[in-house]
Amino acid sequence: MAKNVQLLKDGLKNEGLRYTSQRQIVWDEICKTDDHLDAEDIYFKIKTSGQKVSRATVYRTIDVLVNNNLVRKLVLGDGRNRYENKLDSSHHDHIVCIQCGRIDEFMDENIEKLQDEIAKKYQFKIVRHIHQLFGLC
Amino acid sequence: MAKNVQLLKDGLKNEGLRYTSQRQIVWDEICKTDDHLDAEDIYFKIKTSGQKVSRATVYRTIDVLVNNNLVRKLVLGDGRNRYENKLDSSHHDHIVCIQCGRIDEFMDENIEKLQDEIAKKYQFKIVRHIHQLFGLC
DNA sequence: TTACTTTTGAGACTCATTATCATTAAAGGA
DNA sequence: TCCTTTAATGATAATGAGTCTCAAAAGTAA
Repeated sequence: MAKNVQLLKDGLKNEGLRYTSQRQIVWDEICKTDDHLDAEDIYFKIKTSGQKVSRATVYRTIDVLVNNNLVRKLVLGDGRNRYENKLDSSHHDHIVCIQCGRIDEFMDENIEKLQDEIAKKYQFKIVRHIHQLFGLC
Repeated sequence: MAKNVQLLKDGLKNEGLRYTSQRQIVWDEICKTDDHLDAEDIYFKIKTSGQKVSRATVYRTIDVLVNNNLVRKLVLGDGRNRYENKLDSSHHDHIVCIQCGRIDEFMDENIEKLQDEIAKKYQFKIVRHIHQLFGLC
């Protein structure tokens, strides 16, 4: 995954941050899956694999990755934030089953357009948005 | 606001819960404004007004009100949930200014329809949804 | 009024996340 | 390569929103 190494290095350089093995380990772990992991998941996966990154560094690195647009943060409202890599995924929103916890992704060009129209009407510049459908699958 | 008293009494009766002065005080406080208050706001407004309801009861009552569809819970992702009364407000979503914290409301019939179509496509029954636009006003 | 059940208040507790601070390790020169 | 500077890390304490506990208080039905 030389590509992921370079992505991280570039991202860090842009922000004037240092490239460290811990940051690479956390980023690698997030790239390994398209699931929506929380910070504890990531910490334990790393720990279980025999590598050592402290919990504090996991949290700090996730922050760095989110700020560098390498990782997307999902707030579902249950007190635990989830994270997904933005490797080759285009923009999408989420459908969450409140029974089994399954998270699907959706994307609708028309909704995106309508959003922009609403923003225009309110003279508002959209920076990001959250659109989540909760229900039963 | 005899109407609000009745609304609360009916809601509680439906759930087999008792009508108490504390529950009325919390509900009154949430009805007083169309702002989006967090639990601590509500607790302090009550305290400042000279009435006494414990923090635990404020949280518990908010839960009851949300479950009875009298109050709507907003998850903005900053760790503090906000609440708004559903007195005479129809369904709407939110536009949040990340600079000044101002929260506006919007509603788009077309987006609602598109959501339903998406749910159908995914064979999913929507129970509730979150749609928030974050940006600059 | 009695007997029973729910609600309340105060404070302990939980749990995700953040802060602190001494130690370690990048990065850019000499 | 070795220094020097400065940022990053690890261990753990602290924070803060929200929940739980349990004895005391207050509804409710008979």
